[in-house]
Amino acid sequence: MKPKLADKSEGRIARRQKRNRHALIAAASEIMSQKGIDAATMLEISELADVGAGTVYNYFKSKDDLAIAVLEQLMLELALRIEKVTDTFTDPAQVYAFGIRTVIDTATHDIRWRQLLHRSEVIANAIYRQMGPFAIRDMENATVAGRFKVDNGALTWKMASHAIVGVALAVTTDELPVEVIDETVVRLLCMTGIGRAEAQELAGRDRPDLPR
Amino acid sequence: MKPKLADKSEGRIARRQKRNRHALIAAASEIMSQKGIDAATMLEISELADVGAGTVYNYFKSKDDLAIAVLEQLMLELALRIEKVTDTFTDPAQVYAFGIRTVIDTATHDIRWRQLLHRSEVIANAIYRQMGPFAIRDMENATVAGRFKVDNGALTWKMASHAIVGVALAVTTDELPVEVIDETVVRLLCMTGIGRAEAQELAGRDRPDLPR
DNA sequence: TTCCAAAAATGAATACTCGTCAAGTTTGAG
DNA sequence: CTCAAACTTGACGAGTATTCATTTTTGGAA
Repeated sequence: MKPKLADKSEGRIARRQKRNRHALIAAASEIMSQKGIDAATMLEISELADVGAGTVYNYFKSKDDLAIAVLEQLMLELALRIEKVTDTFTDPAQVYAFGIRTVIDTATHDIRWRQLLHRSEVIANAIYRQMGPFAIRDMENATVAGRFKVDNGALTWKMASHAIVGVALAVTTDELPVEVIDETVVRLLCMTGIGRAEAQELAGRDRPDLPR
Repeated sequence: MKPKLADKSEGRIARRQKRNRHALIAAASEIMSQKGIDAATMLEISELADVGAGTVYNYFKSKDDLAIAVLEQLMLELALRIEKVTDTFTDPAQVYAFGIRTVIDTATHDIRWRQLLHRSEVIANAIYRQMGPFAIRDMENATVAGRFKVDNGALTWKMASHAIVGVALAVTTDELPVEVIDETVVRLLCMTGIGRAEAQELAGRDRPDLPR
């Protein structure tokens, strides 16, 4: 007599739940990317995912919760794509530099991200949490190698992620020109304790293309 | 025969408008500081300000517009208080350092700010716009004096303001301990191109109290 | 196979919201 | 005093996220 729940490791329920959860994230991603987080309604999303309006709340506590899940998925995908390129780099500082450069470029160019940029704190948090493990590891590696001087990787990444969102928002609203992205990378590198001259050299290096 | 509007310089209308506008900002400030921007309703605010619900929209285009006005007022007040202290400083770099330190401290300690932090992009923008003229001027002064190396003050301040809000948010939600504030100041100073050692020295100096 | 309690899905109803608007009121120049 | 322009008002429209009583599905037990 099983107490409450059947074994989740391979039941049919578990599979359907996974399907629904995925369908909901996919639908929300689709609609939110098109109209922005606020303009997307829960009804639209539930209809596109082909579930009842109330069902959404069996999977996500609130609309914000759903938006967070959507964003975290996008971030993780990007983090993994970056990882694929940078694991051939020899200079650990360059790994970090390439990472932040790519995030800023994506945030400003990818239509899906641009639509989601309002709600800064949500997107910055998603960047912080999903890409943090990679970014912090890279900063620590570079510090051990004597390139950076970072004591608190989590804090530095927290600051960087919010700064990135701020710049991306300013660029997409034409408040600042696209050209500032180069300088943004330099400034973020300066934040790691590397000197300004070295930061400029690092930011100026050739960058390989991202896969996919 | 005046075309549309009577002379605003001293009419009774103008006075009533000023009264209403101020009452609305004060009421919104009161309620938003207590419950946060989103939880505050326009009806509550209009009732506390003792005007009709529709009247709010004669003064502010939207709820966000009102929130921005509230925040900008808070920011400007703080900027002026900082200005009063720092105009006795001789080192221009120290003026900037004192400014950012004070903003972070206020954002994390003042209850009113803490409640408003959840709309990052709104508050970061208010900091950017209201304190920008001062901050950018200070950075330029410090650059001319050879202390900082800042080419684009607007960009650097944009990054700093968003990073500050991010850290303040993390601290108030206990995601990061209060102690990180010291390191945050150091990192923001690093961003100006000053070396890390100098940044630490600068951040470690004694700070006078703020007036009022 | 049949049965059934518990889990999950449903969507209409709830409880609110922001912002609009037609109608009434105040203003001050002529 | 007159009157048109400017301002105020609060009921209302259009639409929202979330809840919850009901129905459907599930998977082990008999």
